[in-house]
Amino acid sequence: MITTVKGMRDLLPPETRVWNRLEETAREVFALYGFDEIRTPVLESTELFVRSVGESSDIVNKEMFSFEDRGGRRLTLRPENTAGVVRAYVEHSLAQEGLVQKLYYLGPQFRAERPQKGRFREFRQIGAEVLGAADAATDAEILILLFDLFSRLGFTGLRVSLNSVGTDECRPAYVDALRAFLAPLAESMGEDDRRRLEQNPLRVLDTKDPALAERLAEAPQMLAFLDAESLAHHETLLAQLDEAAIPYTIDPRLVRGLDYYTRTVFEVTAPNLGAQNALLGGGRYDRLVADLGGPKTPGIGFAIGEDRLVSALPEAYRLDALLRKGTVALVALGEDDRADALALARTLRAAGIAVDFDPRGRGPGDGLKAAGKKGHALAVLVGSREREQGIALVKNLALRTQDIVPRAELVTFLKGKISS
RNA sequence: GCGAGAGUAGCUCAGUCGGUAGAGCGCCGGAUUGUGGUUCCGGAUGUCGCGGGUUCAAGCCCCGUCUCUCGCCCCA
Repeated sequence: MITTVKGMRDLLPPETRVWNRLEETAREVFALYGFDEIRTPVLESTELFVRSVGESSDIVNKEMFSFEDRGGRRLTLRPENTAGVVRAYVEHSLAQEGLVQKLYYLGPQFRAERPQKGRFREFRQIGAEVLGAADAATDAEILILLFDLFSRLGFTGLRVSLNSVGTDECRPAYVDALRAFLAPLAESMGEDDRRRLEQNPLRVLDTKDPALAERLAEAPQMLAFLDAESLAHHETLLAQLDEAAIPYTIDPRLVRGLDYYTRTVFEVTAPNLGAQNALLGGGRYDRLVADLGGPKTPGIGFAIGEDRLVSALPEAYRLDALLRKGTVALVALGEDDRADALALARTLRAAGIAVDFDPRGRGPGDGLKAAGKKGHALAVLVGSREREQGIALVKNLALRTQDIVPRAELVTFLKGKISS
C-alpha cells in the first residue's frame, strides 16, 4: 500500500466541512477589514528564506525541504508565507502604488520537523500582512481583527501575549546587558540554555528550567531599553488596545524565532493543544522589505496555524459546520424511477437547492439509511405512484415524519424547510 | 536531529507458557418485492507494518527497518 509521506496527512469528509467553514469565516473577516487575498508559489528560491527568516533560525538551519532542480537552482518548499508575500511586494513594485497594502493568504507550508501533536510537516496557515504603514494603529487593527475572528469562531478567554523587541538600534544594548546578566549563571545552566546563550541570548528568556526561570525575574527587560520612538509606539498601541477593549498580557519574555521581527511581537496560545500550543504568532518587521531589495517599507503580519486552530475550535462551531443544513437527499423508490429522480434533481438544483442523489437505486430502506448516515436532514422520495399523482414525499429524517407535497410546490416547500 | 512508547479486520482492541488469529463496533445479505437508526438470523473480514534471524514451530523471542504517537529542540 502506498501511504502518505511522513508528517503529511489527508483531510477527509466530513472533517473538511469544518475546514471550509473556518476558511469562509476567515475570508469574511479579512474582507470586512479591507484585506485582499494574495497567492504566492509554494516553491521559492532557497535564498529567499535564508535572507528573510534568517540563517541562524532553526527553520533555515534544519527544517527546510530543499532540493536542486534539473537546472541546478536551489529551491525550497516554503516554510512560512511572509517571505513570499514580501518577495512579491518587491518583485511587482507594489510600493509604487503609494498605498497601504493589506494582504491575506491561506495555504500549505512545509517544515521537515519530527511530527508530533499539533505539528506536521505539511501544515496550513492563515495569515495576513500589512505593508507600508509604521503606525501603531496598524498593529492595533491587526490585533482587533484577530480578536474579531476568534470571537466569531466562538472562542472566549483567549488572550494575546504582547511584547516589543525594539529595533536594530536599541536591541544590541539590551542583548549586551542580558548577556552580562546571564554570564555568571552559565555554569548552572542546562545544555540547551547554554547553547541559546551563545546563539541568541533572548531565547534563554524562554527557558523551561524552573530554577533558571526564577532567577530570570531579576533579568533586565527589553522594555527598559527601548528607544524613545519604539517606546512611544508600544505605549500608543497599548492605549489603542485598551480603548478597543482588546484583552492582552504584556509578556516581557516573549521572543520569537524568526530573525526579522522589530518592535511589536505577539502570540496566542490555547490549552489542550499539547506541547505545541501556539495558535498564532506574528509581529512587526520594519526592515524585511529593504533586506529583500525593496524600498524601505514597514510591515506587520501574523500567521495562524490552521491545523491547530481546527483542533482547538469550540465544539459548537465544529458541530454547526458538520451539519449539512442546505442539502436534501433524493431517493428513487423503485429501479425504474431513477430517470424521473434525475429530472427532479435538476429542477431542484436549478432553484438553488442542493440535492444529494443516490444513483444506486437500492430501494427506500437503503436509500434512507444512507441519507441519515450522511447527516442530511431531509429526504425527498419519488416513485411511480408519486409520479402519477404529481407529488413527492418529503421525509424529515430526524423526526421520521413525512409530508405529501405537490411537485409544483416542492421548491417552495423545501426552501421553507431548509431556511427554518 | 535527540529520547520514550506503539504497530493484529474498515475502526477500537484482546491474544495466556512460542503450537498456525479473536471480540465489539461498522460493513454485506436475509427476516421485510415501496420507508432508515431498534431487534433477530447469517456472512466476509487479515501480507499479525516490512525484512531477516533463532526454533520442529513465531502475532509472541532477537536484530534491522518503516510508520504512527508522545516528549525535547523549535515553531503555526
